[in-house]
Amino acid sequence: MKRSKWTSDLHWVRTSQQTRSERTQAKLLDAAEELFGERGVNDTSVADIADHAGCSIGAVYHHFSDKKAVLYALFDRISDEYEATTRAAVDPARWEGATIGDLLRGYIEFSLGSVADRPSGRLPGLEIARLDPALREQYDKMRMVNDDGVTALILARRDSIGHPDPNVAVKFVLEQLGAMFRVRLSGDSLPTRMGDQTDEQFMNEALRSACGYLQVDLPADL
Amino acid sequence: MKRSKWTSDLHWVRTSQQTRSERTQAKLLDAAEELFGERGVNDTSVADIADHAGCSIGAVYHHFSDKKAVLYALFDRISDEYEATTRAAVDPARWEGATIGDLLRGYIEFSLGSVADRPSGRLPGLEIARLDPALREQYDKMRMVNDDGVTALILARRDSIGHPDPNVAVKFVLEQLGAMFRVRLSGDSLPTRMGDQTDEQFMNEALRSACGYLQVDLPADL
DNA sequence: ATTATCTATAGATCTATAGATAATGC
DNA sequence: ATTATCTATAGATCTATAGATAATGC
Repeated sequence: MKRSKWTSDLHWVRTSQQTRSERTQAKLLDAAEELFGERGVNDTSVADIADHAGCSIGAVYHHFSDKKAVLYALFDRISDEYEATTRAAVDPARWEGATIGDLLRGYIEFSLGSVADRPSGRLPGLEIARLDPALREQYDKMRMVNDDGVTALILARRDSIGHPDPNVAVKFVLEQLGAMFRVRLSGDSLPTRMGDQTDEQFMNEALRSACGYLQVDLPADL
Repeated sequence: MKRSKWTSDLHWVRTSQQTRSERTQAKLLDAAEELFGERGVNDTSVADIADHAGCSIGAVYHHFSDKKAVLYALFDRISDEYEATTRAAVDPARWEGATIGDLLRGYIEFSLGSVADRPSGRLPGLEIARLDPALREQYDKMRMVNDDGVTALILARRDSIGHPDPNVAVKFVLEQLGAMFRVRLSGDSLPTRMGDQTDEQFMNEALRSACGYLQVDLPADL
């Protein structure tokens, strides 16, 4: 900055180096997340990230050893946020008295909602995970914390399942829902199909499908 | 070639320029398809394609105006092959006397089979389609030829559907199956989940799921 | 005489570094 | 005195072209 902020801005307050540094780092990760989501990792240059975050290329390399380190840091941030929301959601105490239909509805709403807040069309977390086996493993583990939790909750109510093999069925239905969410959220769904359904219609049909397959009762209001 | 083939290979026969040219072009598209499938479009250089096809960079630019033209040509080739198999599969005459369960099984087997022959893990067709709105539209139209055909076949048997809204249900179930195929075939399915199922188990559960949702009878042998 | 191919390279990007400048820390 | 940031640029890739060479066509 050529001109001191004292003369140009009466509201100026001193910010500690630590704060300044953290803010820049966060802005860089925000920029990376948005751009990776829009164009993908490979079509986003370090210069793009710096521009979008409002700082220089040099700043990027002050905070991160190289481009890959940006990916890793972003991945960790996404993972942490995801894990925090997830752990709360699969707490058995929350779901006392719930039917399998209730559980599935909760799972569907949670899955669609948690990613819908994110700014990015494509899912940077998954794309980054693809680049490195170690990240891939971490990503899978993270997803399993959630899915194992839901699986346990559902299987605790296995008596109400009509499908001949509840273990296989629960695994399959979660994978099926996961596939649909990914397609729906990643924005490469097709125009004349799922795309013209509202989220509510989509959730209802997904729920109907899951209940029909497991052969359990639909929640009362459907 | 420095040394004439006449001295080195007794089996040599003259190949016309046209044949030679077509072969090189085909080899280039083969190489592109394989590499795009493995590493994605952006991580494949023109030099990679040339190497993998066993010719030079110059040859690539003799056949194609630029890298994008390679993508377009490959996309057209994939489209043509796909359309040819598809049209035959949805001919109503083939399916006389079939139940909805039979139709769904046929659809599932066809979808998994037709892509399984392809050399590529990820699906180059979809990836290329993403890069250009015009291709995107063509891709969607192509998929619709198939899905509209199956939809018509199923709706002709709508009386046996238990789901309250057959139109919505058929659309949804095809989209659902499509999402699962994509995830399963694209190789980013998760290790401990769908990945450990055989194709046969997967097809059975997919069929069960689709029939359960539509509320139609399962095929007799399931 | 035309077409297919190759070799070599110019020009455009993109990553990452070196060295200068401006802020905070004590 | 240390940390955060910026500017400028070296070095690596990658796309695409120009010009030479080796086949086929007639």
